[in-house]
Formats: sequence, C-alpha cells, structure tokens
Amino acid sequence: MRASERAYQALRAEILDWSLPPGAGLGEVEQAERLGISRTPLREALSRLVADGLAEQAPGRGIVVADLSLEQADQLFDLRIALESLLARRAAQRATPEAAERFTVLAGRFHEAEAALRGGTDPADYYAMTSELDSRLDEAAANPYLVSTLRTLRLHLARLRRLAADDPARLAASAAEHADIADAVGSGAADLAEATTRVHLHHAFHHLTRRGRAEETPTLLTPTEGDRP
Amino acid sequence: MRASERAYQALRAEILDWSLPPGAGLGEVEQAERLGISRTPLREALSRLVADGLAEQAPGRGIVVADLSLEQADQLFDLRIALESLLARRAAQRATPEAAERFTVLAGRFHEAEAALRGGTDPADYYAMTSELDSRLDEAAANPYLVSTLRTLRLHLARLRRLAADDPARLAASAAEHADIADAVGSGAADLAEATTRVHLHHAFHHLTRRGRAEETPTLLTPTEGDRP
DNA sequence: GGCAAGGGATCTGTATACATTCCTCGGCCC
DNA sequence: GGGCCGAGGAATGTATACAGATCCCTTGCC
Repeated sequence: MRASERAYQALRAEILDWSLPPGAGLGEVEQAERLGISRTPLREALSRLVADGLAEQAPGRGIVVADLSLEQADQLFDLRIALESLLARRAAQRATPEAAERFTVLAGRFHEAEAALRGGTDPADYYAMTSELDSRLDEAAANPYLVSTLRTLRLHLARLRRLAADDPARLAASAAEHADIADAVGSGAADLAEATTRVHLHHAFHHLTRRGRAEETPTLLTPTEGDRP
Repeated sequence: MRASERAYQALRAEILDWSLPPGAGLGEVEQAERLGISRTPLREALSRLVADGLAEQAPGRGIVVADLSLEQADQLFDLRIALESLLARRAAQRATPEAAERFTVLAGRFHEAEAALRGGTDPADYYAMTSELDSRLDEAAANPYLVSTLRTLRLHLARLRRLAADDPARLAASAAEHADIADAVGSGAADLAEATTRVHLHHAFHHLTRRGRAEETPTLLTPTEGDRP
C-alpha cells in the first residue's frame, strides 16, 4: 500500500478514536517521523484530512485536528437528517426487486439483533449490520453525489459516537428502528422510509445529547494533556 | 500566493468553464510544465480537485476531469434541493434582526433586477446578487457543515450552468424567485423560505433540462476532440 | 522595567533526484 | 492468426535538499 494511504488511514483512525484530540497539532516533521515516512506522502495525507474536515489550518499553529464537541452535534444531525431521509426515500423508490428482497431480509436480522441486544450480547454484529444497511441504501439510492457527501459526514459522526456511551437498552431500541427502516425501504414505501429514518435519527440525537451531559464525558472531551507542550 | 494554490485555482477554473472537458487527462508532468511549477505543488492541487469531485482517478489513465452531463443534473439537483431548502429554512429561523433587514433590502434589489433583466440588461449584476444571497444565507444559517457541503456542491453546479444557455425571460423569472426567497427569509417565515427555495430550484431544473435537450447542446456535451488521442 | 528591533531556529513550501509500478509494444509460442 | 510473456519506457510515488517565511527569544535602548 502507498505510504500516503497508510498515513491517511492511520491518522484518520487516530482522530476518529480521539487518540488525536481536537486541537492536537499535526506538525509535518513530527508526524512523518512517527509514522516512518517522509514529509511528501504525509502532506498528501494531511491534505485529505483537511478536505474531509477532520483537520484544519489553524492561524499560527499549522494543521490541527478539527474541533468537535456536543455543541456541534445538532449541526451535524441537522445535516444528517436531511441527507439520510433523502437517501432512504430514494432507496425505497429505486430499489430493484432483488435489492428490496435484501432489505426485507436485513429487517428480519435487525429484529433478531434487537432480541439479542436486550439479552446483553456483544454489539459488534449489530454495528456491522448498520454499516451493511448504510451500504445497501447507498447502492439502492443510486446518487453518487449524495453518497459521497454522506461518506464525509459519516466520518464526523463516527468521531461523535465516542462521546456517547452505548447502553444495551438504547442499542436494542436502535436495532428495532433500523428494522423499521429496512422494512419500509424493502416494501418500497418512500414516505414511510423517510419517516422511519427521521424517527431513528431524532432518537439517536436525543440519546446522544442526554448522555453527553452526564458527568463522565468531560474526561472524553479533554483527553491526554501534553499534545501541545 | 502559493504555487499549489495558483495551480488549484487555475485548473478549477478551466474545469468549471469546460476548457478542460470531462475525461481530459491531467498528467502531472504535462500540467506542471504548462503551469510553470514543479510536480510537488501540482500534486497537491490535483488532490484538492479529486476531493472536490471535479477530478477522479481513472482506472489506467491517471487523474482525469470528472464526467458531467445532463444525466447527472437530476442527481445534483436532488441533493441541491435538500440542502438549499434546509439552508433557507435555517436562515429564516436564525437570522438576526439586522440580517433579516438585509434580506429584505436584497429582495428589493432582486425586484429591480427583474425589471432590468426584462429590458435585456447585462446579467452580471444579477449573478453577483445571487452569489451575495448565497453568502448571506450561509452566514445566517450558521451551520458550517452544511455550508461546507454546499460549497462543494456549488462547484458542480457552476460547471453544469455552462450546459444551459441563459435567456432573458428565464433570468427575469429567476430574479423574481430569488426575491421571494429573500423576502421569506427576511420575514422569518421558515416554511415559506423553504417552499420558495424548492419552487425556484424546480424551475431552474426544468429550464436546464429543457434547454439541454435542444439540438444545440450536444456540441457542448462532447467538446474538443483530441484530448485523449 | 518595558518595548522594540534583530537574529536565530524551526517550520512550511518548492524543486529535483531517485525508486517503483504499471502500461504498452513487440516478439514468440501455441 | 491469436494470445501470452517479457522488455522497455513513461508516469506515478517517495525521499531529500534547498529556500522562504514566520515565530520566538534575546538584547539593547528608551
């Protein structure tokens, strides 16, 4: 794999999991040294991070990890609701019969996952399923511009997810909501597909902001001092 | 100005005005030579163009200008309608009293522009006003993620515009629609702001696709042979 | 003691040289 | 005659060296 690609993925992963917290400086020499590559491919990786909005040019400090906190969650979700409700609607309208069948099957799996999650199962399978649903919606909606926009947005949402502790009750409810979405898309009900998506996202947003105000999260918001000496 | 920035702006302008048509190859040595810079800053410019979606990695041909035709107009407008209607709604909800006043003033100027355009005036002033309206909406809506997404989308729309010949009648009607939008936002009517935006964009889309099917445009769709021998 | 100017060090931006990969074209074998 | 394999070459990917800018620290003057 290309060095620039490895650097991009490594840095992106560290930003998404908060190893590199907002405001952390991404000096070229320092990061190139750390990743064992030269400055040229590192600069390309940084460009891509800036284009993704995960990093930004800070006034006199070079490139730093972009800020993110719960204050921005409502801005992200405002955009997310608009885009994902459109995605679900178009997927419902345009899904081929074979694709529709796959959505219905997926809905069944979400229902099973809901039961399992209520039992306290490991949520890894469930996360994989949500990501599969996203991919199938992207495919069915058949709008590359929309998909590409959502791809970028999902990066920010992944970062945001670390601010919310997942509790089994919410995960089970979320699985049920995903089942509703998959069912609606699978049956070609565009209005319902959009509505179930909006319902799901509103619940997800409220859960996120409610959890975020609990006293445990500040440690997540200001991790690991010492990145800027 | 930095060489990479100049290269980015130069190439972007050439892509937007179809001097570099879809499919045109952007070889590093060739372009670097043409622009009088070395490959390093040129590569950064190409990265940014790819991130914008204006260029893309072609299977075995390196980086080429991204495809764009009227077939993609409905995909672009589908996304555009979702984003700009949200933008108008939020702007109406969040505009400060001073900002609202500016929208109302702008609405008046659009009405004047409408009359002038019916008289066959040069539309340059009108274009400047639409771009000012966009900026004010961006500012009032106060959602950096939405604004940044729209910034990218508008690049593609600018490219698309070259496929539509502007006729004075449509421009005047468009000015009237913009006046409606500015009025609605200025008066804080969120529903109306969204509705007027949707109306405007539907008209713009239909005008675009209608014009595009006229027999003159195929020459625009397949310009200047010889870019790929 | 504070402020301003200069100098040094560090960082980013650019150019160029080198390495590696991939495409193409020609020849050979089936 | 067609297809596969290999050599040549061009283009991309990477490293490094150089240049320019910027920021901070020091020092001198007010």
